[in-house]
Amino acid sequence: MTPPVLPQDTRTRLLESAILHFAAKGFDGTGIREIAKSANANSALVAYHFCGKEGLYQEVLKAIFARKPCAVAELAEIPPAGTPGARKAALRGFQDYIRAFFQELMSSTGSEDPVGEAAMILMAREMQSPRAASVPLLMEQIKPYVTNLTNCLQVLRPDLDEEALFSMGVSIQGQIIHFRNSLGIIRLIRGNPAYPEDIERVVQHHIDFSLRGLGVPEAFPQPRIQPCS
Amino acid sequence: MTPPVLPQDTRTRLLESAILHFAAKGFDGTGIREIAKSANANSALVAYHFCGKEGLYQEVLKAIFARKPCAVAELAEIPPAGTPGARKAALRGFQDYIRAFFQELMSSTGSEDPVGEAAMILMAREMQSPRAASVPLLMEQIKPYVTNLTNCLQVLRPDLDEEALFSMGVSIQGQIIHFRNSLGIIRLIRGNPAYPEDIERVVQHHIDFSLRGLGVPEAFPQPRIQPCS
DNA sequence: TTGGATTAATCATTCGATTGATTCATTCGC
DNA sequence: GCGAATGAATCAATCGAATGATTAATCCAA
Repeated sequence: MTPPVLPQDTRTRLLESAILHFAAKGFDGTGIREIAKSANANSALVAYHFCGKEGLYQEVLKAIFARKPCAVAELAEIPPAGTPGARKAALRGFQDYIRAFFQELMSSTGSEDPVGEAAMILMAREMQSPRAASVPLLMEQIKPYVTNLTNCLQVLRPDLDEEALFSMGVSIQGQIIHFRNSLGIIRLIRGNPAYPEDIERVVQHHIDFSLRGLGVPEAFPQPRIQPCS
Repeated sequence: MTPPVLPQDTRTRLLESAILHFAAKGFDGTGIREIAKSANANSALVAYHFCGKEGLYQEVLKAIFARKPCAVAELAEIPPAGTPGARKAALRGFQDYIRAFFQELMSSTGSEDPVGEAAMILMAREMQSPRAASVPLLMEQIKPYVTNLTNCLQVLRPDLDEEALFSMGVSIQGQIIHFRNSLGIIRLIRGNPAYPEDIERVVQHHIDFSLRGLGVPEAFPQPRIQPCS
């Protein structure tokens, strides 16, 4: 709980300590004295630097977003539907998207970066039941993911209406997010605290599952095709 | 927050009030006075009936599980692989499973049963970051779902190894659970607080998406319309 | 009358916030 | 160039409110 927090200015130390504690015990379960102690700082500095506990929490969320500029937003643009080669580009873009999104969620898992790990836990909880003050921040952060994925889906399944496409997107994102959020219980079920040992295999599973689920014909050539007449 | 809690004995009133408050503000964010007040009871009765706040919380979890015996466990048995007709039965069982699981998660959404709705929220949070004392309880509850789904998957994809089947199961469950857990944010993104207006359509989407993602040949043709079933 | 159920009152802690004093580097007056 | 003044940063101490728990008295049906 109290890794040797050596460097940095007090404000940053408070922020990182807050990430760890908020992730471990939630907003209400964490006291500012607790946070300050781990940061080798005085609890009054929470009010001084962040205008109180709630302000600190909001700054924590902003810091988490700032720490890792979303990898997905930097993927190649998808040519608009109808453009020659658009479909092949979208197929490639879709695979890149899932891989990037998955690795972004899993990046700090099992690594030697406890703050990054805690940040992900904190984010997951905030998405599920957001503090009222942080809803706008969350929405703004989610947006690039939604639009990027939607762009791919529109090209890959131009026949679907808007609501069907939306459901596809939710399912695709959902399986990945759930995998990350429930990793704790999943490991208990598997009886293997180190699961997944082979991350690349899991990534490939999510890509395959999503492409097939989406109904992309290119992904169909599968073992034993037999029309059901 | 305080619907007219008229009937029942004090113990039950405390339990239901606790479900509402714990779901709304979490364990640490909720005070026993708050709970007792909504239940028209004295806060000291929490210690008397439940041996304190933590005891009340554990009883709340048990009460939630007891309230709704899992619908999925009561589905028809799947004949073992190899048995004639096993595949068709598994296909049907799989569809029934997803429908039952989805409706179980969504049963209290938008209904006039705020306690059931709160129970679902509370469960979701507990699954994601379980209180240490409740891990055994959760594992026991999850078990029938895992085994039931696994049985179907083994018959439908006998060519896959154990880890691949497990990934399939996690993805299938995950999309549904995520849909339920993130319904709040999903509605914000959609800009429609009443989403989904047509639940049956969403159920059908999850069935189709899962069958295709799983790679069941019967679900392949006509990715644009309904599965041939 | 007995015993479980319920009550108001109080317990010691802990909470987030605030205060006023102190430290220290920078800047300004001269 | 040097002492005084400035203002941000940090500190120990304390505030009132709220926490979970406990107690002793009271209520009431059996």
